[in-house]
Amino acid sequence: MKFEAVTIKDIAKALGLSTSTVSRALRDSYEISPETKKLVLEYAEKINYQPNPIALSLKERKSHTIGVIVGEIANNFFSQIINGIESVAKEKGYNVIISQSHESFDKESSNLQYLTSRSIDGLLVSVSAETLNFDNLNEIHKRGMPIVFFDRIVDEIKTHKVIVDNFTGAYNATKHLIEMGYRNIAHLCNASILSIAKERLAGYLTALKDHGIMEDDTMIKYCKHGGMIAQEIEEALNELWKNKRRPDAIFASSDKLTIGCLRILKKKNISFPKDMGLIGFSNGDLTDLLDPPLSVVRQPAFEMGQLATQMLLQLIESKYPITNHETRVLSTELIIRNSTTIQVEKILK
Amino acid sequence: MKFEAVTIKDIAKALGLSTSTVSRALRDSYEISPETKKLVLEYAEKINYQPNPIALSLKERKSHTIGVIVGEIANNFFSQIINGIESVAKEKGYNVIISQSHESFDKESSNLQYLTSRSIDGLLVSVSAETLNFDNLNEIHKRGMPIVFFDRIVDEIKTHKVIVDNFTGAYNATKHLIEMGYRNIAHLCNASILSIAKERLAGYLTALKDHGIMEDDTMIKYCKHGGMIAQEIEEALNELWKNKRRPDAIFASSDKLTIGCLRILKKKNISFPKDMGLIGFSNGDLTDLLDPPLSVVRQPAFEMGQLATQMLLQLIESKYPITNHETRVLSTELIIRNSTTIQVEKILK
DNA sequence: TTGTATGCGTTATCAG
DNA sequence: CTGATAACGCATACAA
Repeated sequence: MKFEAVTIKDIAKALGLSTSTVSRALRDSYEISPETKKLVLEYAEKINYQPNPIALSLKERKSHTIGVIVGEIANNFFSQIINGIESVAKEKGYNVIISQSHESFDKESSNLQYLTSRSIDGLLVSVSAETLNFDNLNEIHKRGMPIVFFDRIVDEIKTHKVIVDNFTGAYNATKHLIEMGYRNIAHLCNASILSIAKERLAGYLTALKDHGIMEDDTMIKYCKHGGMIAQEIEEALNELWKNKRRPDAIFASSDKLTIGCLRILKKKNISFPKDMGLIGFSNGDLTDLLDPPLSVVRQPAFEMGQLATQMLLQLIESKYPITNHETRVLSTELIIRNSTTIQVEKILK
Repeated sequence: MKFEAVTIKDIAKALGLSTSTVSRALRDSYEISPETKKLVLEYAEKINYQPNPIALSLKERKSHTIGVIVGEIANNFFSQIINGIESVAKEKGYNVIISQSHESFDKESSNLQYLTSRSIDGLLVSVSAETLNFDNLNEIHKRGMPIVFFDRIVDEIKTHKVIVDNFTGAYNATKHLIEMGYRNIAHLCNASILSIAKERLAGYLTALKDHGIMEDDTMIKYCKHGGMIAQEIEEALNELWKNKRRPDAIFASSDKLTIGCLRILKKKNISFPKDMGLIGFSNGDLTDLLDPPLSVVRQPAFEMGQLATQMLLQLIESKYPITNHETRVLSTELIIRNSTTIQVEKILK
């Protein structure tokens, strides 16, 4: 026995009407007699009729489904974003298909292929750290697929985008370290091709400059896998330790990198903020319980997911092409957790 | 310009064939001449033909979509499960629609309603902490919808289930606390109606009994919202503090409850394990970095998602009704994190 | 081996 | 106001 749904046909047969009449009763308000309409609606209600969305999709050539490409579901930042995406999508009657790039360009490409083959109505994309080539994305965009980029955007493709104010977030994080007395602040960041990496780097550099601290390339380490491979963070830090100018603080510019840093510091028995200052972008939920608690830059992930989805649905549902492609910028939040001031002042000269 | 896909018709027209011939070339190997087949396949490849999954769904009366009901996406335990679900589903060509109950029975019911109306082929369910009434679930199960329960199962409904060995996990966690010297071990658990809560409670009680410690109802506190509402944990702990028999340790039986406990202890300035022993079920990723690190019971969430999905697809794809409804039990992992032994020995009499 | 016709569930169009 | 018919894209029973 298969799960069988009630169809319009069943109603028509039961009521001795034609399918078109039933359909009209269920949709229209005019062009149908009140009695018939009432009859149909009551019966439909009674047997719990649900229109078959697949048949509707075929007819309307709309799947009411949007595709999402993220790095990893099991990552606080992304799962919060997905939460936001789902909340808006569901409210508007859309389904969401999620796929993960795991920061690999190949996986991202095959996901793209998979999603477009599933006849989705639109696409939410945060590109992988490996993605240098945007031909695939560009092609499906040119073929008319609505796309909204979030977080890791692609400048070359003209469409709506949602990002956080990475520059200011990084600026304030760095500024905070400086105000705490650190002067040799290293920066651990994602693959330099990523938009977020560039913007955060710029914020970091500007903060240094504004406080009269010399920029120093040896203090900047790129993790091209975004910290997916734990080892790369350790190698980056090892290189930093070996610098002539040894860092006294680290600004880590993603969740994975921040947690990775914490792990390595622990492993090497380096305590922050006494031996080493630390601040990072993080949306995880235990940073405040560390001892000492870690100050972080928190991103409005849920809101980003919501906003990106709203923009995508606008693209999907608008009858006319949208010309003014907005880039919406959300504020980050610098969460300063103290109990550390005393130790830090020792470091101050 | 809308995103238009190539159809079998386009190929037929371009090649001067009928749609059925093209369809056969794309599916069958027999009943078609090798030349025609080659011609069609090459052309299809060239113009990047992708069969329309919606049309297929309508024809086969199969959506190739499974529904999932979890508590919250943005929860490490569930996001890891979803990761496992997605990995298997995608490999087998299925989509996944996720919906969240937020531990509310009403939301769960409306999600159930929504999912079944989306013509899904099967359902993966972890019931909410509020779900006392299984009529809805039972009804759609009886109507032939394949269902697999995971984690929070429903005994009354006969179908495949995947759980972890909650009893042993709780037993070992409690035993560990006992071995550390604690004798007044409180238990913070989910709504008592949940299968996982019952099993974990049983493990806890048996461990106490096996070590000659008297069972004591005042040491057991239920959080009926599963810790979704931070306040309920605080209230539970406050009641515990007021006990005549004051607890010297807590066994928290979920991720949320464990983290909630950590927060309250911190807030009250009670340090573990010196002032209060603590162990909990947790799949979060910073518990090892706390100072001191927290020992936890870790659940194989990813594997649970994979296994549940495999079982569901088996139900969906089997032609004959499956009679032996398995309940697969996965092992939990007790992760003991030391650096705490010294302090604890002080507590030992 | 290939083409024609039909149906999956629904709605839009046309005829009555 | 209502009923018959075609169409969305595909696969298949049947006819050729």
